[in-house]
Amino acid sequence: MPEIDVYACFYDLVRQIPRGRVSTYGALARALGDVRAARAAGEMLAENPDPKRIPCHRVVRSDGTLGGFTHPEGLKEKIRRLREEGVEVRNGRIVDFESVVFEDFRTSYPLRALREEQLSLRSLVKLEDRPFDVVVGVDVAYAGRDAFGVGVAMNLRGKVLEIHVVRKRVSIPYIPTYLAFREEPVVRGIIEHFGKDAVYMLDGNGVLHPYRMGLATCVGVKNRVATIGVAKSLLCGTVKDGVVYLEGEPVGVEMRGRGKPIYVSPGHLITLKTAAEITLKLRKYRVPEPTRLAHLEAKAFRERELRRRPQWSTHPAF
DNA sequence: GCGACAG
DNA sequence: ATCTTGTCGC
Repeated sequence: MPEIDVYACFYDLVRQIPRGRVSTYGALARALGDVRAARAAGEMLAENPDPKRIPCHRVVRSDGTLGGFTHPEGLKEKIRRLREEGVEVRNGRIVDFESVVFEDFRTSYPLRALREEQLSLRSLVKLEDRPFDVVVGVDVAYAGRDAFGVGVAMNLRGKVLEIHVVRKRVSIPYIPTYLAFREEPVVRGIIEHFGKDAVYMLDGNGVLHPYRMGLATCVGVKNRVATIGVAKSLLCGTVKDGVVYLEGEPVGVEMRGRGKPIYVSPGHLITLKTAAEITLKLRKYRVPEPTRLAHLEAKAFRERELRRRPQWSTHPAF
């Protein structure tokens, strides 16, 4: 299945906003297929790769106030461009907002297709143990759309066996509940190196997800590997006696230590019990060692690469 | 000001 | 997640 390029879809939507009109972060998100993408809309506008053809100055907040503008001149330039097109701005608000707002997008709602994919993958999830003796912790650092993924292979006694790094350009921004579509292609590169016999420990959730298809589960099902999800905050569900429940079913455990808890859930080809045991066994600090080390390595990898090719860093679009 | 949704 | 100086607390 080809990866949907949500960035490209989004910029196509922005280009549909006519001169002299404005639209909103939320309206663009709904045109993508889910209002949860409203913040991601703002991020994608801030990274506008082609301001000449993509009129990001025509996107404002749903209450008619201006929102932000990534430009050396700041908001002043957004106002200047809007006025130049005949859009009146007074006291930081669009005048007669209701009559200039544009929402009539031509769209195929790409996020709906992704949601459907989550629902269809759900029937393939298997939460049964398989034997293993290596755990690969995975984490990803970003510089704009460039992802730097790291896998740290470890035996069950916590000894580091090998570290592998991959680099990839992502095709979707971070949108809550769609994280897997952003990161799974990066993780796939790490699985291609370490193979399918290890258990992969990922930074995010497994079945602890509104559609039971968090990053770890998605990675597991698509690549036929065992996975564990370790999240640093609760995405959904209710905690009772250290167990996270979703629709009455146990989907994860809350692990408390010194500070904020972490949330462990099985991804694929593992039970909740084993996922929790492995995590506990490899935990020295708050985040278990495989993931913690992968996080450190990913950040270091990104810094090395940005030093070598500084133009990769996210620059103002103008 | 409140609510807030992994990374 | 990233942007980022000094500051607060265990």
